[in-house]
Amino acid sequence: MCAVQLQVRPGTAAFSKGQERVLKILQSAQELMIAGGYHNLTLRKVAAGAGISVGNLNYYYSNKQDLLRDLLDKVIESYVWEFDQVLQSAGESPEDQFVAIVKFIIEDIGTQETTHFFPELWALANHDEYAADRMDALYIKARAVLNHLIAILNPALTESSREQVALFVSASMEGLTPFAGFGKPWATQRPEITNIAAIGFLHLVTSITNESIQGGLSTPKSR
Amino acid sequence: MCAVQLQVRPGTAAFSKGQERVLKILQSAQELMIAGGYHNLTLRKVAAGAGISVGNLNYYYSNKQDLLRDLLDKVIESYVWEFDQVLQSAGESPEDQFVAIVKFIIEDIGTQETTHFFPELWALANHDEYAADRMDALYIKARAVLNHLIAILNPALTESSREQVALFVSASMEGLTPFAGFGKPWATQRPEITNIAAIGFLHLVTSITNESIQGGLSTPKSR
DNA sequence: CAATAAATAGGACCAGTGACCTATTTTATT
DNA sequence: AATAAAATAGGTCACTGGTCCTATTTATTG
Repeated sequence: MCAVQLQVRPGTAAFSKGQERVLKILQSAQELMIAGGYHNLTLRKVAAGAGISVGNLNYYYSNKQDLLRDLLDKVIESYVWEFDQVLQSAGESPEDQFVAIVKFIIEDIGTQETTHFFPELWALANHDEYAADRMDALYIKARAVLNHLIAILNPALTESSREQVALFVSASMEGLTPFAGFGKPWATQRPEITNIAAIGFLHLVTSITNESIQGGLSTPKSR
Repeated sequence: MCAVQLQVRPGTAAFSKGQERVLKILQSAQELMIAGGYHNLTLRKVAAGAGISVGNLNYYYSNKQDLLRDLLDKVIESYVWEFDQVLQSAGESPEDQFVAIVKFIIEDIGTQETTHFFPELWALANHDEYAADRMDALYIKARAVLNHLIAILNPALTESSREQVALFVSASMEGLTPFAGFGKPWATQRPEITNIAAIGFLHLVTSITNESIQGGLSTPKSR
């Protein structure tokens, strides 16, 4: 659905049969990306995976860059959608909601899709402006949930400090991907690592002050 | 030095002029990787960057995989070397040493070399066994420093818990790379983020218990 | 049903790319 | 100086990849 909406470039179609095709194409591309990285993403393989010819693929995506961008859009949208879901559910206390989100994200890191796709995204973002933009948009959404809860858990924080804390929490969890993600050396200890993260983040979020964030780097106890 | 030592495959040389050449080749490869990712790393560009012909490059590296592996070895060795330096310096209290290391690592994340190279490494490690092995070896070294200090700061932790905490701390800092690294949206706020990390990690490391890591995920205060 | 648009396949083209080979020059060794 | 080894350039080759073109088939619509 979203993919077809995004496909509004001239010369491309977005109708009946085309909708399924675009979906199949993007799914094929995503599978290739997960299986072998962007390095492994060729139009011929994408076409083969989608069960169509290269010529036909070219009918939907006149160049590789367009396909890549639509792929990024599609995958990122799916994660944004997940975050929106998390934002609604919850229910309990802010603390419990916060911990629930931490657990949700670290659990998601354990899937092959996330473990393999995101490092590709981070690498792409270093050299592709569009990838960088989409990635930024995704994580802004991801941090929105955290920001909301941190504001409740620690009302004294300025907006700037709060966003810095949210960034730290979010980035920290993302950082677990190459270490405790799918098939990684620490994958089996993800439950314990999740506990460490939940405990650490919760204390940090509730106890940190604007002064210590700005301040001259002295430890909390020393001032 | 290290690069030439590693270059012991049959058919290749490691002598007088060859030493400089290998260095130049690897530097050229590293620059290309940083500038455009693995995607941008071609033998012709490497040769051009090193100021030699493709045929000559082939004399030193009979195939691209060997070159990539030597490149990974070289870069990773340089980081290992840095960690060893950090391990020696220090001097102050364990708390100060710990904070110093956190600052050192997050500062390093701000360099273009680190910001661009590591996401490539993480992506490569998803599909290349050798890259995964070398990456693992690197981070074991990086965590060794943290492990050592955590053992002092929190002697009650079991070895397993301590290593999990060290992994969390290390991975968290790495996770900042795509967000607060060189040229990234939060790069300007790296000092504040560093403070947040230092404060959060130090409290976590000194106060966490084996039970809360293993335990049923209850927050510290509730037990 | 005719006509128009959408969808598809097949292939051609051309710019790389990695790998390889050979001849030549430079450097080291005796 | 003579010889062997190392270092280097240049070219070739098979192949892959992105892009483009054309003809054909399949829907859609008036």
